[in-house]
Amino acid sequence: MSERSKPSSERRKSPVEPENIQVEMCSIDLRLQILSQVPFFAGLTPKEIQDINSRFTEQGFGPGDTIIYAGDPAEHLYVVAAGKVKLLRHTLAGKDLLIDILTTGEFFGSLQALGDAEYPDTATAQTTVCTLVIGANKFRQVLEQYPGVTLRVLEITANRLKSAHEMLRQVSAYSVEHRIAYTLLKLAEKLGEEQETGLLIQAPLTRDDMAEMTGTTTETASRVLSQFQKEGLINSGRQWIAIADLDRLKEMVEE
Amino acid sequence: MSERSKPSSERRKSPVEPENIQVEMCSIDLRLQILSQVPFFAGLTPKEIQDINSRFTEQGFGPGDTIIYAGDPAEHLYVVAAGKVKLLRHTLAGKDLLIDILTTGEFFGSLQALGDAEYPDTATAQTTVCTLVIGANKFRQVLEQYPGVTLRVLEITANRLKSAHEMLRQVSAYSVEHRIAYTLLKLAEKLGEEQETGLLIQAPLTRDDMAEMTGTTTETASRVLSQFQKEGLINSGRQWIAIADLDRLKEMVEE
DNA sequence: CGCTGCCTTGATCTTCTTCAAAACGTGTGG
DNA sequence: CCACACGTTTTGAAGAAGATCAAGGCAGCG
Repeated sequence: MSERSKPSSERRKSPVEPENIQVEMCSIDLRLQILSQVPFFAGLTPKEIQDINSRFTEQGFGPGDTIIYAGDPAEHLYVVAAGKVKLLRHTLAGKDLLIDILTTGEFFGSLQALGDAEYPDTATAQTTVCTLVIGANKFRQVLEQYPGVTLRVLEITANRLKSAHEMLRQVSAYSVEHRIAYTLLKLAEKLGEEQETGLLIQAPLTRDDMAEMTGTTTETASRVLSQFQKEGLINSGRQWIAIADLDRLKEMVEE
Repeated sequence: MSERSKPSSERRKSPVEPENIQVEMCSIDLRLQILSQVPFFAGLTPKEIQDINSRFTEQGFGPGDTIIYAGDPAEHLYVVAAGKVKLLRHTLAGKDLLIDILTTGEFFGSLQALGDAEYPDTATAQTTVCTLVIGANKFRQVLEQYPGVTLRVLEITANRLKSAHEMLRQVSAYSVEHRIAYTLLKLAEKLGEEQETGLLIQAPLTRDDMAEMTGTTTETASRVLSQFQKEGLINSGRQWIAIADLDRLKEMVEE
């Protein structure tokens, strides 16, 4: 859809946009717009949104910054206003698990731990990121005041639960090849952007990230992706992947 | 805690209670008691519970019966009143994934699919089971009428999400041995009952079930459990497992 | 008493990990 | 603007973990 004027020469330069966000970009006018786009605030009146907005503060992060640490007291809920956030869970062996890549309008933080006192996951900024922050107690007040919001948060959480189960099924029953194909589709669905090189996943994505999302090693992920490239399923380079043959990839996953 | 008068001879007869429930057991008086024990109705007044109770109907199932099929239209929410329910997700290869074993007070069904039209999982009765059933729309009305209930349902769902992520981490980063140890601990925590033979998991549990919970094969699960038995970590027989050395098992998982 | 599931054990084979090393891309500082 | 350095990616070869195939044993039940 989005026409981008690039010559697309034979040089394999990363087509991923660097996300031109200044850290201080969460301007007041933008905040309202973003909050009204957040799935669980959609449907509220402008006045209500303004009310809710006033309870959030904002916070910016640079690429690589850690926003919350797993194990820290779960005191805040974050909404991604701009940029991409990696949500990951550590393992003892240092072999982390990349649970999700969050984008504008998605939340993370204290919610996963509603009944719990600590963040279960670590969140790091994958790009320059602007977040809206609210204290856990304040957010609870919002939920109590706007039952419709609670219901929508519940829906979202239920959906996340469903995809977690789906991923679980993938990891326990299917081959690495299958899982990578599946993960690519999911990523494309969420972050995909039509380009000359194919359906590009709009996020800096290393082989290591792919490995952590699919429960395998960097080397194996690299091998499989190289294979996919050879077969013409994808185009990829350093920190980017674009899907060249969506249909065939879907076939692989469904068979 | 619970003293049971059994000679515990050398015969390895299953110590798992057969759950003496008649299918028609959900008597009206019992229903109220059970509903008030359901985590997300706890805290309501008796009158409110009575109101909610009137919206549920009851339904019994025998061991092996399928209560809902994955893929069917998600029209009902079920609360387990008595018995054990297996929640599982199918894979194409026939290699199913056992997501959870639900016990009294837990729910399943249309909630996982709040935003969705179909049940994502299949639920089967592992024992004789008595359930309380409510239509998805009716339940939504309950949620709208009692915001506190919504909040509690959200908490529970958030917790389930957390354990799904935890399981995901297990499967992608640890060995089968580790995963089985972990799963045994989780099961014991939930269904454990002190007995002479150890901390018994109160549910008929086949090697196959264990395999499906840990993402491995029946044979491998059997091998690992035999190994555990040899090492004195567990006692087990046909369709039952009891934990003999809880501390050592915990060590294995934490190391 | 024999049948039907469940459980066990062994041998082989596949998949993936691990270890190692080299090539490549990208941004940096000279 | 070039060359270097660092992090990413690739590829190879050896090894381990677990899957698969196969067969036999055991318990409970009709």
